[in-house]
Amino acid sequence: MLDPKYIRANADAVRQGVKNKKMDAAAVDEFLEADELWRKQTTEVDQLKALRNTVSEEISKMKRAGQDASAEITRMREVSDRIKELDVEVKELDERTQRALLLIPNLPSATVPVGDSPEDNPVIREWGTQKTFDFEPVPHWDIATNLGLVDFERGTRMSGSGFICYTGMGARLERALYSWMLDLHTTQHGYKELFPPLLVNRNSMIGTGQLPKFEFDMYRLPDDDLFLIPTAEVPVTNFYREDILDGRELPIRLTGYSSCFRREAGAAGKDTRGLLRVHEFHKVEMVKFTQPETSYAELETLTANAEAVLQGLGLTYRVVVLCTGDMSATSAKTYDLEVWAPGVQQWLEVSSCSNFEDYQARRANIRFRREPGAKPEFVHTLNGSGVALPRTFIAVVENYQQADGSVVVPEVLRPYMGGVEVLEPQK
RNA sequence: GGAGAGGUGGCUGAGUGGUCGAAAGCGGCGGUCUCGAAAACCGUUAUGGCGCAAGUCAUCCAGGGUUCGAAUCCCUGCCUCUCCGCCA
Repeated sequence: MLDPKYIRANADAVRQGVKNKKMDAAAVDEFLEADELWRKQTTEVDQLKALRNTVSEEISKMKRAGQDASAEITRMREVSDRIKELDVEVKELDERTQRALLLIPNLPSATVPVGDSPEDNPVIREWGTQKTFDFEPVPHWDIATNLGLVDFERGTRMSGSGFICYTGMGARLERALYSWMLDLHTTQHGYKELFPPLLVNRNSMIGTGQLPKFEFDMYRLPDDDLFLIPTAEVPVTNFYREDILDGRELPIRLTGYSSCFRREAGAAGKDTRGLLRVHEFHKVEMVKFTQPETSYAELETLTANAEAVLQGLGLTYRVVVLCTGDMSATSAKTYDLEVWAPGVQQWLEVSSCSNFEDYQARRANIRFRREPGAKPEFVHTLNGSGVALPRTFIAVVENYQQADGSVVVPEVLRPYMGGVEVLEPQK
């Protein structure tokens, strides 16, 4: 969430930022209205409580001195009744402001280009060249089926459309990809590995910003009020929820592999064929907790860490910066990594690297002290995919396909594939 | 799932319904001493809200209740631990 003091003092700037994100600014006005009432009522009830505290102390003294305090007690009974009434109003107003506060999105960083849609996202760099073939490259669904890497029909039979069953060397390739990625981040990029729960509670979802707005985008278990995580960002960021970190230990870098669950309601149809968009997929995620001054520098290295995955696999990709209209509610600045897939002839998003500044830290109450004994301040949180698997799987098989239908295994993965160098068609 | 115990500040751990925002110890910070350090000694050390400020309010897991007054009493929930059962 945003700093309430900042919203009070900069209402117009906040409204403009929300509008630039193509989101509804109604919550800003709702907050301002409820907040003003809340402050008024709070002041009144605080004064009554101060009176009650001093008189209660007097009553205590009188009783110990053996004096009659019944007049004061009668008087305080009325005061307490009034406090009770006001407390109810104050609590309702407090809930109103909190609800509104949770619905106000993060503001875009000043360096983010204003725009309406993905077409307005500037490409800021490209790595590698789009591979040329002396045959017609085929899409991954044909390759995967021909090589026995994925059984699309049986995945659907088990769970429905959008659920994937990897088979044989396909399953092994999937495992090789995330194992290699985790090893890269932990041994080369300084991340500590976490293997988090895939089910999280409501407070975790509020902490990273999926709730309260996006409850129905997620798979949930209402009997237990638990949610299947849409990304490891949720549990890994919430690792430090309610904590006060030692500023001398920042930045903290965590990485984790997890399954990710997304309902993608209404997305069926185009762009969902094969592995392009699925309900359950695997992803390696990177999360950073930093001091405010360094978060944008850390965003650059985070993005570079994600790029290192694609470079290691020899995949052509480009980096775009999301314009204001294409950003998530929680992010202040986001880079997307898009990998080239020659079979489907598309740039596929495989990573989103974001700086949330203190927006998530306020929600999740993650703070740090610069020095021992110093006042706690909010950290900045960042995260990025490093990277998402299904589309990376697509890019690998489509880029490394050969005329005979086989697929060359990228060198870095071979140690994880039992030394296999080429995936051959099944007999 | 059954039975029991318990949730207090960075940690450990006291706390008769009324100077308790909370003893004590550890840890941290500052100082004395020392060439320096250790030890010892002295001091200091929760978080948040409102307010220009003085100040004031809230917080002893969470939410209700009793009371003039709740860390303390009652109810509910959550969590942790021990034992039993079940189980990958």
